[in-house]
Amino acid sequence: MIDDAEDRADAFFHALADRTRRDILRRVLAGEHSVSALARHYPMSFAAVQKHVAVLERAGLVSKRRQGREQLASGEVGAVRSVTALLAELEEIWRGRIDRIDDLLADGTTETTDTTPKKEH
Amino acid sequence: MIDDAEDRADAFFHALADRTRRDILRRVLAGEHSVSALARHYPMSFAAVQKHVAVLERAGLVSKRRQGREQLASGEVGAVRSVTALLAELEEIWRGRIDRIDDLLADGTTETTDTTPKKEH
DNA sequence: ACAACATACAACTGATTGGTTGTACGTTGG
DNA sequence: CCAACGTACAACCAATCAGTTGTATGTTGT
Repeated sequence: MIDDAEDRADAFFHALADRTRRDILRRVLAGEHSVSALARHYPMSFAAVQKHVAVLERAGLVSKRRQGREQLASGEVGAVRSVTALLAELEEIWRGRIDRIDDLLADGTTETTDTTPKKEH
Repeated sequence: MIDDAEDRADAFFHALADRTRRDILRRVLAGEHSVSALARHYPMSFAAVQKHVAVLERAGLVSKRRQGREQLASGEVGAVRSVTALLAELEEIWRGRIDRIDDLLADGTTETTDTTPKKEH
C-alpha cells in the first residue's frame, strides 16, 4: 500500500482543488444526498458528477451508503479537520515554535547550503 | 481579471496538491530561501523547482523579493490562514449553524429535489 | 412483468500538469 | 574583463484530468 501521509495530503488537496467538488462537499456536509440528486445541480453529465464524488470518496472526504437503488453520500467532517491539521502544521513551522525543522524535513541534504540562519544549532 | 473567491480557492488547493510544493512551502515558511537553494533539495531540474515556486507564488502562498542576483522566497502565512478559513466554512456548514445554506449555495436550482429535510424552513 | 430510474464503468477526447532541455540575460567575484 | 552563478522563459513530452458517450446491471413502482 502506498498510503503514507503525503499520499493522503495529495488526495485531500487534489480533491479540494476543483470548485464542483468543493460545492458537492458543501452539500453533502449539510446533509445526505444521492449521487443523482447532486448531479441535477450541475451543468454536466451524471457520469461526470459521479466521478467527482468518487474522487472525494477516495480522499476520504465523503462516504456513501446504499439505500435501495440510491447511493447516499455524506461529508466526512473528520477528514476536513485532518486537512485543517495539515495547515496548522504549516502555521506552526512559520511560528518557529518547531526548531526541530531539520528533523521534520529530514532528507539528508538539508545542510547543503546554509542561507538560512538556523537559530540555536 | 477573473479572480473571484472560487478561483482563489482553486489556486490554493491546486498549489497544495503536490508534495514537492508543500515541502517548498514548509521551507520558505521557516525562512527565506533563494530558488536555487531550494532546488538543491530536490531530485529534479532547477527549472522544475522554479515552476513549483511560481505556482505557489500565483496562489499567493509565497512571495519573492530580489536581492542581487538571487530571488528570495518566503511563505505567506496569511494565505495559509485563508485556506484554513475556507475549511472552517465547510466545518460550519456541517455543524448546521448556518441555516442560510440555500443562500450560500444559491444557484437557482437548489429546490429541484428535496431529499434533504431542510430543518426549519 | 417491465419501464423508468440510479448507479457503475469503460473508452475516448482535449486541456492541463509535471517534468525535461536549451537558450538568453543580468549579477557577481576574482 | 569574463567566467560562473542565479534566474527566466520557451518548446517539447508523457501522464493525468475533467469532461463526454455508450453500455451494463441492479431496483423500484405500477
